Amino acid sequence: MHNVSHELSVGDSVYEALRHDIIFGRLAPSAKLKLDRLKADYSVSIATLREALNRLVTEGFVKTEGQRGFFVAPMSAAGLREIADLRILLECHALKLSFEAGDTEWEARVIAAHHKLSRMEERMKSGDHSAKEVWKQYDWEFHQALISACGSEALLNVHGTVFDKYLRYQMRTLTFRGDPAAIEHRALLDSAMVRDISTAQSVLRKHIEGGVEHSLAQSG
Amino acid sequence: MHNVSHELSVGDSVYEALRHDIIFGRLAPSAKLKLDRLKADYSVSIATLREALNRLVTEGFVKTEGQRGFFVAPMSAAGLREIADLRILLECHALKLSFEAGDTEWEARVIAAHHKLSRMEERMKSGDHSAKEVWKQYDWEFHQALISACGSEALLNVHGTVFDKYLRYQMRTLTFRGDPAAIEHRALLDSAMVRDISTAQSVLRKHIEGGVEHSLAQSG
DNA sequence: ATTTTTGTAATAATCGATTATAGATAATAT
DNA sequence: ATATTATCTATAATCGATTATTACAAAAAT
Repeated sequence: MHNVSHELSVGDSVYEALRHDIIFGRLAPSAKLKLDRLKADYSVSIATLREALNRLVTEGFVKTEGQRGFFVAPMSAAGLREIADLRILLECHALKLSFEAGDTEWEARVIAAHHKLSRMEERMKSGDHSAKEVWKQYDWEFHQALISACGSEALLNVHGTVFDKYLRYQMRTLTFRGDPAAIEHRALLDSAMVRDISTAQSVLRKHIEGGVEHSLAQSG
Repeated sequence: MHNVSHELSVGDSVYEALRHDIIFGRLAPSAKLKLDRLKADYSVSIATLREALNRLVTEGFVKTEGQRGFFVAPMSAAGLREIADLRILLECHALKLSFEAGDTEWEARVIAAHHKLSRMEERMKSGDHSAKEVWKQYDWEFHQALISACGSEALLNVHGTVFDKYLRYQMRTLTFRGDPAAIEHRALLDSAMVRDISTAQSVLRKHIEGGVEHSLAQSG
C-alpha cells in the first residue's frame, strides 16, 4: 500500500481552502467568521475548522479578538503600502543573493517560468481574462524562481507569506495591468541572465510600486 | 462585572507556554510533541493543545510531517545564520524608518528602555546570572523601542517573530556576552539620539553578527 | 428619559469519545 | 533465510456534545 505523500488531510485542505478564499476575496475583509456557518460551508467539524483558523491567525490572514471569535483580516490603503514595502525589502534582498548564487539550473528555472507567464500575459492582453487565478499562479512562480537560489529557507518562507498578502490586495482590483507589467517581467528576466542586480532591483521596485498605484487608483 | 480585557483564555495561555518553552529550550529541538504527554503536562484538552500547536506551525516554531504529529522545529548553524541575516535586514530597515519618523515620545521610550537594560547588564557583569529571562526581556524591549516609530505594523510583526527565533538560538548558549553587547547597546542609544542612521546600522549589524559568532563558538 | 440591571438567545471555547492512520511485530510463503 | 503480508498497538485526526462567554433585549430604577 504505497501512500502518496501529497495526500491532503481534512485539516490541511480546509486550511488551504480558507486561505484561498480570503486571498481571492470570496471571504470579505473584516467579515465575521461564524463557526456554524463555516462548518456547513466547508463540511468539517468545528475543531478542525478552529485548527485551520488558528494557523491563519499567526499568518495574519485572520484576526481574533478576545473570545468573540474569528474575523477575516481587514484591508486598508495603509496596509497595502506596508505589505508592498515589505515585499520590496525582502524580494530585492533575496534577488541579490540569488543573482550571486544562481547556477545554470537556476537560469533554466527562471526562463521556463517566464515563458509560461509570458504566454499567459499575451492571452490576457488579447482580452481573455478567464484565467486570472492561473495567471497569478504563473506570476508567483516567476518571482519565486528569480529568488529561488537565494539560499535561505527562512527568507523564502516569510517572502511567500508577504507575497500572498500583496496578492490579496491585487485580487481586489479586478483589472489586468497588462503591458507595463509584462515589460517589467521581461526586463527582470534579461537582468537575471546577465546578473545585473541594480537594474533588476530598480525594475522590481517599480513593478511592485506600479501594482500599488494601480490598485489604489482602481479602488478610489 | 467589568471584564479585564487582558484576561487570557486557556488556549492563549497554553500557546504562550508552549512558545516560551520552545524558545527557552525546555522543549528540545526536534523533539516529538506527543499529545497525551503534553495534555498531562499543560493540563488542557487535546483539541485546545492542537489549536496552539497549529498557531506555532505557521509561525515556524513547530513542524508537522504528514499525519505523524508535531515536532519542535529543529535548530542548526545554517538556520541561525539565516535568521540572523533576516533580523539584520528587517531591523536595519525598521531602524532607518524609525530614525526618520521618531519624535520626542519615541526618544523617551528608547532612553527608558535602555536604562532598564543597562542596569540589568551591570548586574549580569557582576556575576548575577539569576535573571536571564528578565535580561532578555529588557534586551527585546530596547530593540523594540528603537524601531517602534517605523510606522509599519506589518514590519514590526514579522520582526517580532524573527527576533524570537534568534532569541531561541541565543538561549542555547547559556553564557552572557557581556561587555561588547552592553557597549553596542550604548552606541545604539547614542546614535538614535543624534539620528546617525549609518553608524546605528553598522553597530546593529555587528551586534547581531557578534551574537551569532558567540553562539557558534559556544556550541562548538 | 436615561442609565442600570437582569434574563435570554446566540455563539465561542473546551472537553471526552470515536475513528483513522502509522509503526512495530508476528506469521506465512518462497 | 529473507521478503512479504497480516495483525496488533500506539498515537494522531476528527467529531459530537458540554460548558462558558458574549451580545442583545426587556424590565426596573433613578
